[in-house]
Amino acid sequence: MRDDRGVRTVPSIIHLDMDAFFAAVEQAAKPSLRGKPVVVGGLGGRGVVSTASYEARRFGVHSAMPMAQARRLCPNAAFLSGRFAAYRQSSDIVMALLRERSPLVEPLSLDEAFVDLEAGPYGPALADAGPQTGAQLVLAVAEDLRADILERTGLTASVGAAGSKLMAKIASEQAKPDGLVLVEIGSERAVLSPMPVRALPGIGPATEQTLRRAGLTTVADLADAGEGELVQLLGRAHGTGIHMMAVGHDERAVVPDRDAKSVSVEDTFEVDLADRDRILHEIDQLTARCVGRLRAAGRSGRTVVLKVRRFDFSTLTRSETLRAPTDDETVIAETARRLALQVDTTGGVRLLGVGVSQLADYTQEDLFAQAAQAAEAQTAQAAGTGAGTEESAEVPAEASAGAAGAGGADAPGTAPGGRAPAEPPSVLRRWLPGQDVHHAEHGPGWVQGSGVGRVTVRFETPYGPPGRVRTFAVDDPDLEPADPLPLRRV
DNA sequence: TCTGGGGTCCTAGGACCC
DNA sequence: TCTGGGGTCCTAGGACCC
Repeated sequence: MRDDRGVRTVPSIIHLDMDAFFAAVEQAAKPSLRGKPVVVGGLGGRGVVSTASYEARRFGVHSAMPMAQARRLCPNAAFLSGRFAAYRQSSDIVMALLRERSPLVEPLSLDEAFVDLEAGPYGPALADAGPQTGAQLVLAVAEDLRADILERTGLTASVGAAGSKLMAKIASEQAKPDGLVLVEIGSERAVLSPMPVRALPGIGPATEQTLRRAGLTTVADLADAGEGELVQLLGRAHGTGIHMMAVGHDERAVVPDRDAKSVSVEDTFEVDLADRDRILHEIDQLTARCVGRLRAAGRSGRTVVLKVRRFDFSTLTRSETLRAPTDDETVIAETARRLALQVDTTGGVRLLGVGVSQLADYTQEDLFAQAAQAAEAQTAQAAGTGAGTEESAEVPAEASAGAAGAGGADAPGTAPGGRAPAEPPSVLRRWLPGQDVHHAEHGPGWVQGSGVGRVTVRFETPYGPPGRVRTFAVDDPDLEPADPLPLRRV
């Protein structure tokens, strides 16, 4: 199934993309929302739309739109905050179905993945097939896959099949929603040529503008322009990459199991932060969450990054690279705090973020690395390095970690993700629209809304008809948060 | 009621080293 | 004595993607 230049002769790469994924999961889980506009995203004053159902898109609502604007466009939609545990459940099922077709699955996000069918059970048959029958086989496999996904999750997926990642991705976009498109080997240029430059992944608003100023608006224009001009306009890497894509050349392999290269956590505040101490406190909180995820992944990091978005939306980062990787909350918090002192926060801070990069595989128990770090710190101290002295004081001070950050140093094994554990229940009772709940008498349901001491719950499950609404006091002891139900009975 | 959160990759300048 | 030149690391920012 490769020609003598190593190019595929069968469109055996598929790109799968779930349709309006988050919103579709909500509709599958909540029968009363099926066929209705649903908007998932941040519900606060500064939230944006994460996903809009196709019903909501008809009103002009789309991803990344400010939630306030979405409410104006489509006031009757259901506005829900996300339920990531539920999305992961469905995603896991979908990814498992993909892996039945080939071990070579490259997830791009919860709802998107490439699959190389050549490497799977259909590989031999595809290898024996000519271009025509090969394409037929790929279509059959893809339709079977979509049917399986629908049966097992109740969700629709769109699939593109082609001889390269680029064309498979473009094909799945054309297939949306709930469709399948195959780009025949050899027809790549014809498919690409009339498309606007924005159709190519990697061309966003800025690049589009640059190209437009040079008179380049279609992919055919890019191909005709030639590599030289594109490098001139866009720089070495981007220019050559875009040119390769424009002429339909893409031999990138499907690669599974990419290790994360950074871990970060950020928060936008409802009201800008002005107080120095408050800012430092938030940095401690963010650090605790970041470290929680770092440790959960069994990693440590060497570079600490602080991100600050100011009142005027100007965004800057400050980073510091340590002498050795760490997952020590105190060290990371101290570093982030030190970085915070370098930025002018007068006027207010809209967003803070704490991240770690230059990741290494090592865990808290890696005493050798800790010892090495401490020794190096001492050397630095002896050499009179300012930053070194500060850290060397922290590294061995394991016991101080618990005392350091408020909410920091969560007891291991409490809440996943390192959330603050021990708040009184009355304070934790913040009911979010969309959230799964269970009532002692009425059973499973979800929060439709809350306010003025009351919470409204709709009692329904993915398996039954639309349910009835009831209202309770927010601190009703019979009402509890619940885990998401599977979309299909198990 | 203007603009999330979690990532990836690239560029460019300065430090530092050989 | 007078601008070499390349490689690598660090830092900051920007574009892009989902």
